[in-house]
Amino acid sequence: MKLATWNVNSLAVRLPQLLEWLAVHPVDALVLQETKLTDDKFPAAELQAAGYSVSFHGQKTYNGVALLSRAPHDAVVKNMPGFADEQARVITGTVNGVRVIGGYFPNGQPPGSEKFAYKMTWLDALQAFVAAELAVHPQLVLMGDFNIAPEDRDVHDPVAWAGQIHCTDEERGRFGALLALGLHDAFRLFEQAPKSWSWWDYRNLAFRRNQGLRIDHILVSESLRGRVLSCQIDKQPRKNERPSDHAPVVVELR
DNA sequence: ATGTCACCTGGTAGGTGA
Repeated sequence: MKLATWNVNSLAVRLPQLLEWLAVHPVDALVLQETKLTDDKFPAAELQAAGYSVSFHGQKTYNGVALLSRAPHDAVVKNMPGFADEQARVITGTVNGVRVIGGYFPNGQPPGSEKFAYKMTWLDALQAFVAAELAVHPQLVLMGDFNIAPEDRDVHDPVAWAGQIHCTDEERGRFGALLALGLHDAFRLFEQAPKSWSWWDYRNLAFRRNQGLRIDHILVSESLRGRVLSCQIDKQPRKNERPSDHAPVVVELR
């Protein structure tokens, strides 16, 4: 069973690339971030024609998440119960017995701003939500655009990024709190090439120079840890003529 | 190189968010 996450930065723009990618990588489940589409504009028919059941939770211009799966999924939850939020950032469903939570974590910049405070509040709510879900669904995957680089080895220039958004102690502490629930960073269960990133700024020729961050993650619960066969970042879509700034991340479960 | 992209409002550009 393969599961993946991809911040597509506008599904309206990226739908052809997504369909192309799914044709080559027919993953069993995929969560999308930054669809930037209200639900009435979501391309459900196109994705169903490609063989996927879809659930989605969007808004105009910003944010927006979706869950796609080859087998039908159920028990869908949009955003986090008990955390009132106008921003569409979380979608959850059960696929083949695995609880899948897809998240588009707030960017939060700059540190000290109102948006940063929102990011911290949101991260606290997420921890509570994941803890509650784990209690009911021990086989759980939390994946998405975390907007957090967990360690310095996830940053192309740790000195320049020190204390900057994605790299603050507060954000890394919240990431650690998620791991403390018994989750594991699937990517780090394996030996990986140094300078592995999932996001490269559109500016500054960052992709060509491989100046990026690893901020898109797949966390698996303790019950699933033994089933993880591989976890990889697929850089190929970032080489497209009109790419998202993020690459998909894929995990394979036995 | 302060070198991008996507989307909005209200335009044949400027602002915002990332």
